[in-house]
Amino acid sequence: MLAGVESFAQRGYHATTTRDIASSAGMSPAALYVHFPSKAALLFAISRSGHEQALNLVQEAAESTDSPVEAMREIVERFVAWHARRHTVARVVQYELGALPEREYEIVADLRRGIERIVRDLVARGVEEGVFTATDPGTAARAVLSLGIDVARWYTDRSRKTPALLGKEYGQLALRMLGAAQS
Amino acid sequence: MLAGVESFAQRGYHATTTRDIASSAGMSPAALYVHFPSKAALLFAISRSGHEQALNLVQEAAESTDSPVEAMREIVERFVAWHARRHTVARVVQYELGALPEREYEIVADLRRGIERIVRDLVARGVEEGVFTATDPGTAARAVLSLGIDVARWYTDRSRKTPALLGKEYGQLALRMLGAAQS
DNA sequence: GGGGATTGTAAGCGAGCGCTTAGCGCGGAT
DNA sequence: ATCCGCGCTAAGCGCTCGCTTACAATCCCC
Repeated sequence: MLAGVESFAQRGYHATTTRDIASSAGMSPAALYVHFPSKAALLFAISRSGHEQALNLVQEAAESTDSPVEAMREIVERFVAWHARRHTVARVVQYELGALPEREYEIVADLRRGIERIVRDLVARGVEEGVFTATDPGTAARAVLSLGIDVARWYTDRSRKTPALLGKEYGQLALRMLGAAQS
Repeated sequence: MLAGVESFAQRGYHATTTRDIASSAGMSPAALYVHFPSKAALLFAISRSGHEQALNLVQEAAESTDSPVEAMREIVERFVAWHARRHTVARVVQYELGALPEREYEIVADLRRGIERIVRDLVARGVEEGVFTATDPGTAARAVLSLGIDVARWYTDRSRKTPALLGKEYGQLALRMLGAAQS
């Protein structure tokens, strides 16, 4: 699976051959098929596990406090830091969705909807309580998530900022974007 | 080229065959090679043209006014609206970069750096003039661009908001993110 | 210490890939 | 009236792809 993550992240799913993955894992191509029935099944295993990590991350952050402002800060900090620290997995998670077979796609799409729902509901609650300003919670939630998702595209191990620091900065930016009272 | 855009956007470059493109264009596969020397050359033509459009867009918006706040609003509005309205081209532009041969990649990477530079310089100028609040212009600029780029990932023709309306909303969000005085 | 499961290998099959070749019809310059 | 060259097609080449088959080594339980 690690060899798959590395290969898919670097070249993309369709440009990666089973021979690439095998040699990166120090095995013969046939050995892959002992562990996964197909190349697509390997992608699904990686994508599902990554999405579950991301969902758990967001869920735990959301439940860590009752204050919408602090909950949102936690979500963005952890979500952004995860996309930076684990940017290889994150790239597969975010950019190889379209390569999943339909049934498998629906399963990870459910996980994605779960993430979006948590953030959207939190924005809505913040607006109700008067601590956020947002004309449309759906759009605002998507904008917040976009900030994190896009980190996977450009972050590299040579980036100057640590994942934790980047998370802090993006947390600030997101709260200001939501018109959080103080920040 | 239109058939190429459609195919690359839908399936991704590597999953698209020359036969896909040809049949989408109503031609035989060999006919492609009258117009482009290779599949990669077609991708490059699409990617370059798309990047030039985006750069021009941002350049014109930046020069449309002397006020950093208004210039930034124009940039985000137009950049976001473009990624929504032209989301098929935008997807190829944003997600198929890695499929370009090295020399061709460098050419579009230059265009990308041009876009980033305009936004970064504008943020820096706004901070100097005291109308923006940003600890790091580079990070803030990337965050602003992320908002626009990620629109290409999720926007579809069935989305409820028009590109223009989405641009307006994102313009507001971006200005608040940058701590613009009024908004 | 015998035997089934587990984890691997070498070799290669059938399919589909990017691209080439040989040649054809037709519009426009001479 | 002729002929050139542009835009195209039918056919197919050579190669690499995902995956399968037949078989070997090792582990672990009794």
